[in-house]
Amino acid sequence: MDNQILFNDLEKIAGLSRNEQDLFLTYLHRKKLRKRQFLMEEGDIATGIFFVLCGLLRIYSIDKNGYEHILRFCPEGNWAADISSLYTGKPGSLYIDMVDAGEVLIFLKSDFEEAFSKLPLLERYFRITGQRIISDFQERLADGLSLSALERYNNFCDRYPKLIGCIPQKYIASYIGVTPEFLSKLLSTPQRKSRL
Amino acid sequence: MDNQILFNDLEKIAGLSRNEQDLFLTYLHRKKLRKRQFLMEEGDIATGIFFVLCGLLRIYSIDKNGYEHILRFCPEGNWAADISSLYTGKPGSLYIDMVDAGEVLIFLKSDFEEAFSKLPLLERYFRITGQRIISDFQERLADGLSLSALERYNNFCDRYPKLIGCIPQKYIASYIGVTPEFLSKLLSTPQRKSRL
DNA sequence: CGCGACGTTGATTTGCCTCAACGATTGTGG
DNA sequence: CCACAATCGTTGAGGCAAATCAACGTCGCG
Repeated sequence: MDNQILFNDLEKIAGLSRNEQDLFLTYLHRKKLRKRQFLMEEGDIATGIFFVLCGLLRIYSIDKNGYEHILRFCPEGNWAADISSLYTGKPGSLYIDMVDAGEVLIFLKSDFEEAFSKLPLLERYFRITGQRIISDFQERLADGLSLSALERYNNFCDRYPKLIGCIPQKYIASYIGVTPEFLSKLLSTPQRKSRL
Repeated sequence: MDNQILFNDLEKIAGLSRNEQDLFLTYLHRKKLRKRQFLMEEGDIATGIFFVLCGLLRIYSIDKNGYEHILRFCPEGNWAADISSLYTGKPGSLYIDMVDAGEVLIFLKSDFEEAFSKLPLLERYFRITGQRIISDFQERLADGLSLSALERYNNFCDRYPKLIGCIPQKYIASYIGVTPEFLSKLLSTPQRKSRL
C-alpha cells in the first residue's frame, strides 16, 4: 500500500498512532489522474486539499496575457491546495494539475470538522505542514527578489534534482520567472555554475 | 489592555474561552521596542515567534550586494517569525525589526510544548493563522511573477493603505522588488492607476 | 550649523522580453 | 505507413523595463 508515504508523515510529524492513521484514511478519497488532468481551475471554489501519492502536481496561475506562472511543484509526499479559496470559500484564481499521470488522496473540506474533532492531532499535523510550506515560500520569495535568473535556475536544480530531466524546460522557466526563450539562451552559454 | 487584539483573534479563529486566553497570556512576554530595534538578525537561531501589539514589523533578507529585500510587513495583529530557523533549529537568514517604536508579545519556542498541550485549541489557531500567511505569500508570489512594477505598487497601495504615508518610500520599493530610484521615477510620471 | 538619510533626476547600461522563424520530436488520423 | 498538426527547444534581431552610477536638493536631527 503506497499510503505508507502519508502514514510515515503523520507519524513522524504529529505522532499519530496506527489506529488514528487508519481512521484518517477513512476520510480520504483516492483518485487516479491522467497526464495534465485538472484538480482545480480558475474560478472553482476549493472543496478540499490533495496529497500526492505518486506523480507530480503543479500549482499555477495564468496572467492576463495568457502566460502560466508556476507557484509550486508538489512531488509525491506533499499536500497541495488553493488555500486562499479554501479559506475564503470564494472562487480561486489558481490551476492545479498533474504533470504526468499520478494518484492523489483528497481530503474534503466538508469532512474537516469531523475529522479534526475525532483526530485532534491532525491540527498539529497540518499546523506543522503549513509551517514547512511557509518557509519554502519565504525562501522562494527572497530568491526571486535578490537573485539573477541563472542563480535561480541553479537553485532550482539544487532543490529539485529529480525533476531536471523529466519535466518540460518551459515549466522550469515558468517557475523561476523567465520566458522559455530566455532560459534556453541561458543554458546554451556555458557560464553555468561559474558564479559566486 | 491592548492584549484585546490578540484575544479577539484567539476567540474568533479558534474559539478560545476567556480562561484559555488568560492562560495563554501567561506564556507570553511583553516587550517594548524602539524604532529600528531588531528582534532577529541573520545568523540568529529563532527562539520564538512575535505578535505585534502596536507598531509595524518588517521581515527582510539582505543579499550578497548588501541590498535589503522585505518579505513581509506585519502590522499590529499579526504574527511574525523566521519560521525556517524556528523549524530547523539552525541559524536563520532573516532580519526582523520594528519600523517605528512599538510593542510585541513573544511566545518562546521553549514554551511551545507545554502551552500546546494545555491549550490544544492553539494548534488550530496557529494552523489557521499559518494558512492565512500561506495564502498571502501565494498571492504575492503570483503578483511578482506576472505584474509590472507599477501594478505591484498599486496592489501594495490597495493592500496596505495605512502604510502609504508613514513608511519610507524605499521600503515600498524593496517590498515590491524595485530600486528606490526606479520607484521614484514611476511615481513622478502620472500614469498611475490608469490601467484596467 | 553640518552631517546623514532620503527622495529626485538624468545618462547610460543591461537583463530579460517580444516576435518571428526554424528544426526536431511526438502524436494522430487517414 | 505516411502526411499533418502540435508541441517543444533553439536562435536571432530588436526593444523595453528596470538597474546602475552619479549628482543634487531637501529635510530632520545631533
